[in-house]
Amino acid sequence: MSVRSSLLAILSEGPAYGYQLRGEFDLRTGGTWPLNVGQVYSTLERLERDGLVDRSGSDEEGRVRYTLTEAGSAEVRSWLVTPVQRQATRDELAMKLAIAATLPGVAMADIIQIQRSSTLAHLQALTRTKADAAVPSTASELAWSLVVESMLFQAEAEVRWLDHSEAVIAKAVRRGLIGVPAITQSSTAKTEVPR
Amino acid sequence: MSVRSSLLAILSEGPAYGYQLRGEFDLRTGGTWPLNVGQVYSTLERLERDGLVDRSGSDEEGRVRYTLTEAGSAEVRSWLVTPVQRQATRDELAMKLAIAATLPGVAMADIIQIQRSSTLAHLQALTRTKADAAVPSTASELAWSLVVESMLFQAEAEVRWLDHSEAVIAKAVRRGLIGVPAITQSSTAKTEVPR
DNA sequence: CGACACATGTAACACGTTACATGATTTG
DNA sequence: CAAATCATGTAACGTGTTACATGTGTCG
Repeated sequence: MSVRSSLLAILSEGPAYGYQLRGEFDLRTGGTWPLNVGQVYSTLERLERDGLVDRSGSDEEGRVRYTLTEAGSAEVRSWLVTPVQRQATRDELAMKLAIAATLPGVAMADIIQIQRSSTLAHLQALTRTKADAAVPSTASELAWSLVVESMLFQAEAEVRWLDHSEAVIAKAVRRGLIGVPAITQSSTAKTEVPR
Repeated sequence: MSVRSSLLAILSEGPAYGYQLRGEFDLRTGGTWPLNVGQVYSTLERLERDGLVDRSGSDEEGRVRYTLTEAGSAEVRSWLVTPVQRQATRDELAMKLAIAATLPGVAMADIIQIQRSSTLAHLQALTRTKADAAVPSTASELAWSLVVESMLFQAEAEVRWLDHSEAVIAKAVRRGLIGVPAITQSSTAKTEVPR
């Protein structure tokens, strides 16, 4: 519900039209997660259905103006003071590694290596991006820098976790908890893994 | 697509029936993200629709048995060697803070404080959980410990980022980039923020 | 017997996301 | 004029998720 909530929050600054909301969203998040215009309109439709926004006619230029309702204002206030519960959200990477670790014939070291390369590349790109950025002089630039730094912190933690997992798994392999696939000519071809 | 991929991956160990898949999933992820049984069946339906699994009759006890197809096997192999692209995924918390930072009349310090309390509580719970856990003696227990540690690393990074953001924002406030809401009797009541 | 776990399934809905259609306006 | 941008919308689909119905077997 993050797009939905964000659009609602932007509307709390005052009425706006659909296309404008896309621009505001992209501006405030620095284009990190580009938003398809179509999504803005479908989201606005759902927000209207739920009584959180109203179509308050048109502005001077004939564009459809959306305004927060009282319920919408309340929702924004509630959103702002309610912490994001990350523990409830499924973590795609953690899930993948956990499942993979329980599968026989999976080269965990390789999987971790691949993921780390990808994450490190991302990390480098982020570092470059941050270095190129000037000191924020507007609220939007500040917001964008928060986003970039969030990704940096997260990517760093991810690499550390991968390193840690690699060691833990290596130890488990030594203790015979999980196996490593044999490296043979045929191991690159389709291999059936009977239970 | 993480549930879908995980179920598919579990099936790569051999045929299984719906209810069993739920159990396997919960076991391997340590019940961290409990899976509604209904979701297993709807996911299996979609996997069958996409030609990744087949209903291979019933097992000895009359339970519906699902088997991976060749395409399904290929999909699993592909999933395992493809890194998770986190940069493309929207980060709910980063988005929220970024949007909030651009809104006038928002007490960023309070929002960050609330989030940090929540994350720290989560962190404590995780630390306790980990301390209570024995050294993993099966692949499933190992997988679960990876999940817990992933959440630990992530929560720690989150707290560090929140601390960092707090400082950055405080500086921005001092530089007049963003404002702080006045603390008045009426500021708890509905306040209109004209643009 | 009644409660509970096992087992399968379906209907409905949520949000996110894309592709496409349509027209007005601006700009090289 | 042609292309691009602005602006609104819709139809369709994807996964995730829940609530519910239904039946079997088991155990106290």
